[in-house]
Amino acid sequence: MKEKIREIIRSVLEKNGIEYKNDIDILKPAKKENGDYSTNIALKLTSILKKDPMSIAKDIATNINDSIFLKVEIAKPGFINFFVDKSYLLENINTVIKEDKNYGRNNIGKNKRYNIEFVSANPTGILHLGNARGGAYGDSLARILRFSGYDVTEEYYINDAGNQINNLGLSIFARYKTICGIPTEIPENGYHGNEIVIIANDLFDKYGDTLLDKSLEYFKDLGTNILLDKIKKVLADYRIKYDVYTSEKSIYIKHPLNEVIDKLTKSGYTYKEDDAIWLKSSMLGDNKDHVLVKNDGNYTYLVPDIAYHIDKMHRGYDHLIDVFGTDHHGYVARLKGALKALGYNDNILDVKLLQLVKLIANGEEIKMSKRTGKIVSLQELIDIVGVNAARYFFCMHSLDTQMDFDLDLATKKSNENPVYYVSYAYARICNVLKQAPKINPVLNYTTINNEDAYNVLEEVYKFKEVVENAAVKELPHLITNYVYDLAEAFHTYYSKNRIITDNEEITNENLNMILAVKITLANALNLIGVIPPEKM
RNA sequence: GUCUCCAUAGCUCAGCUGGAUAGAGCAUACGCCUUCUAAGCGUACGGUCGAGUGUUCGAAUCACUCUGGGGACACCA
Repeated sequence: MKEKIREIIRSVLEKNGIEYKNDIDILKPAKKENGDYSTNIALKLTSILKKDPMSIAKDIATNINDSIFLKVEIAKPGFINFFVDKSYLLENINTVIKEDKNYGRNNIGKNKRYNIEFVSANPTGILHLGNARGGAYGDSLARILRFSGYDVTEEYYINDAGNQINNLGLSIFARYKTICGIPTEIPENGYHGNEIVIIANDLFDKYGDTLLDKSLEYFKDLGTNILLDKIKKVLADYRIKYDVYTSEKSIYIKHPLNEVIDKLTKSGYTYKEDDAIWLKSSMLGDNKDHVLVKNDGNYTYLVPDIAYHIDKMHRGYDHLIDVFGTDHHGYVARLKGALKALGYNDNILDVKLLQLVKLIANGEEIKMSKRTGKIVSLQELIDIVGVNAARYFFCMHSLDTQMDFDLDLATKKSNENPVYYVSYAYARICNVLKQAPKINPVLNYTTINNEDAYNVLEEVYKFKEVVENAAVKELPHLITNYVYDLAEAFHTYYSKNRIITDNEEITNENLNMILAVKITLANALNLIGVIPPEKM
């Protein structure tokens, strides 16, 4: 509809010899009395035409003559307001029903290849609320982009090499020894989580103390595998299904780190100092230089990450998205700088930084620490509030808000949690449809004519535009906002109107309408990984 | 000190191509179930959009400065 109005205005402008190169804004007025749609084109043209906006608006408005408009008005300071024939909203009901699960699908992505890497937590513990937020964002974004015609790969990067895995192995070994009767301290930078204790206990139950002579490698591999499996299982419960798991070890084979260093050196962006090799990242957009190879000959974490991103670059994506915690923000300039130095287009890489989640219980902040094992896990969250509430809650907020997660509120399962509000709309529809007679197709809607119904249908109609917007801006929370608006419009309609009446024709049209709402709700919720209940 | 995110109702937050009288939930006070689910609907209360300057016909939105808060600034990952 917006596009149609835009076209009409453009042709009026052309006819009158007015040149306007920018896009014509078609707005949705907040107030009903200002029409269904409006445009500020007259205001925009004041500086070009050197006339007052009201008279420009009048000139344009009088030249508009199209049957879709019931009325065209001008309003100060220079808006042109359109009142449109609502029949397109009614026709849309049939479109929704026909397209069903595909209603809202679009193709603005044109099959462009996107890679979204998210969560990628080290397999040294369990997933925490920060991962939960990143997971909800990454997976929802992937769903939205797929629905918009992008070719999306969801990827998890497994840091299964390096120091942290060493510490994991040592931590498990220490726990195991202690259980075997040899009290052993957890090493510095070791892991204290309960899951480590469980692993050690299981080992003792199965093998007694026969593993005491096993190598550190054994405990490293064992721990990594067990924890990674746990992580995968929780993520599956969280309705996240990855297309690709890439292990850091496999990257070493494909892109030997010494070759990465060689290439960087050849590009002229490294130097030696104090027996270490440095990256001249300060010349590549970062504020200081960083060490690549330590004076003991080991690589810093940056090097495998560069290798990993080289690998993704070589896989031919049009766009790479990394979802990181905001605590890694300093790292972005370094990584991009290194890629630039190696001749890659670093603009392909877009790093989304999510603000950390602050956990509140009993009105106080709980400090979380993975190292000391004091964290609230994604698994616990799911156990307490369920996947729907968890995903909905995280998808409500944009990534840049420093979100508070109030555990008491989440455990209440009350209507303070908006997911219930939306679910309830869906359950109400299912309930009515269940009691309804057969739904017959309607060729021409004639009985739906009240304001509440049109408000609902406006929201249903808006869905496609919302999806496109969320995809282009890469903002899943736009879907969450939308789905709430749709539910709200439906609840208002429902409370004031009867759907099943003693008039067969009216009932049938109403049923078609709420079926369209049901489909739209389900499709929208699916984009953020929420499965609405048929019954509440 | 440098980088970065944030500041909107008592609380949690929307408001993202700059538009008309800034929105929602919770909280508070009322009203609505003999009719398809009251986990709902409606009314009221609640705001110098952190402060200032600028750009504009028009700024919560854009730019700059300041104030306050979170986070990051390792030869850890």
